[in-house]
Amino acid sequence: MIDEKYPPGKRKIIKALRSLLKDRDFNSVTISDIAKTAGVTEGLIYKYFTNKRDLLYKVLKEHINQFLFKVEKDLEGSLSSLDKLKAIVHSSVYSYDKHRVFAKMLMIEVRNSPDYFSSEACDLIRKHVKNILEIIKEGIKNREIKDTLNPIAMREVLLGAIEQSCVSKIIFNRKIDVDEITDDICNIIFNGLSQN
Amino acid sequence: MIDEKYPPGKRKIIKALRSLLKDRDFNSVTISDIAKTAGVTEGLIYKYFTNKRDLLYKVLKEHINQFLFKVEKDLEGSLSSLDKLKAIVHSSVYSYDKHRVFAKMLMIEVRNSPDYFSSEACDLIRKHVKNILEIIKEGIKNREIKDTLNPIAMREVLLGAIEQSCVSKIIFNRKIDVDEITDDICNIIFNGLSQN
DNA sequence: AAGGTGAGTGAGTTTTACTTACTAAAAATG
DNA sequence: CATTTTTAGTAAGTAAAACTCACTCACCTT
Repeated sequence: MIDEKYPPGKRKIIKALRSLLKDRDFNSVTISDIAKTAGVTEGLIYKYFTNKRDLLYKVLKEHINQFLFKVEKDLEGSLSSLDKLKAIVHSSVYSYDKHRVFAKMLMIEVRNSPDYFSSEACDLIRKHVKNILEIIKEGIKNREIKDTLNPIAMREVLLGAIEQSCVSKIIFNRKIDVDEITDDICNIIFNGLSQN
Repeated sequence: MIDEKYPPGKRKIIKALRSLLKDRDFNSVTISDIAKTAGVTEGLIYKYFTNKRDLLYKVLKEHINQFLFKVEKDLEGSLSSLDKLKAIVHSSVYSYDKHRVFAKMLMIEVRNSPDYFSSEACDLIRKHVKNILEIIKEGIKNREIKDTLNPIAMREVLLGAIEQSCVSKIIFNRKIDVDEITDDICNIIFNGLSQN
């Protein structure tokens, strides 16, 4: 989870932010809150993190690492490309449901600051997203997926569908039926909604 | 555009924020920046808007109003439900491309504050989103759209696809090919990406 | 034992969102 | 036409938040 080699203060800070984000949004959580919750001084936070957002991205990175590890494992059993895509949808929705703080960070806190896109957290996400594109291209090669469609567009539709299907449930703390959402998304995107 | 009955100070404030958001994110724009750009004092901003985010939502509301008006117009010609959905996709992508500040606000600035969801801007969006669901249900009734799929899930996939297809282009100021993106999204979602 | 290093402190400073008490002009009222 | 009220706007301030910096203390290393 949190790298063991971190000094106790750093660990406490990361843990504190994660816990505070459970019920509150990032902007409303103050450095002073984090320091108090962690039982350290504000100054120490700036020893380990260059600023408040940097702290957020470091915490996020921990989660993404775990997430990508799980996705990798979930993909092992799948043979067909469509099955692999479905496994990714399932892993993503499952992960958003299980780790709602992580979901909130990724879906609502992170985008609105340009420096996210040069963070390590973002690099990890880029790797993941690149991987999805590879699976789609592989599916086109082995004739599971139509070669008349733009692979990047397919990926965007898939990723957008996952996010949109979860975001309101995350924001309003509603239940997520992982299997149902996964089936819905995949049925729609794999087979289309047109009757004929 | 901006309601003519507004006093000049208010108009200048709204215009100032809109102009500042062209190159910067909302959090990095300060009240002082807005006041300076508008040529008014900070105090005046708080005469017309209860707080910084309220100002954002009011500016956003102006745009959404125009957007919904355009969507309504674009829907007039369409007969089939799928054509209507395609018209909505086109309108949305066109609007994001044409009004990038509006797109930024909707896609990246707005979500991360709980009070957005009780704003008038959000009410308008809800109306729009409800309307999309009605079109889908109508399509199911007239047998254009499969009745085996969850209508709400279809809507989420559609909305997610639109957003995801545009968001990176908005953030990184890249070109958007409205027709191409519209065709890609509709081809994928209407017909599915599975070969068989 | 001396010196260096990493963990942590606490008292600042600066910035920023927001408040409040005020003015001057225009509009409504009698 | 005089007076009250409303509207548009200002200027100076406050409180809280993010961030800085000079410092201490404990523990290695040689």
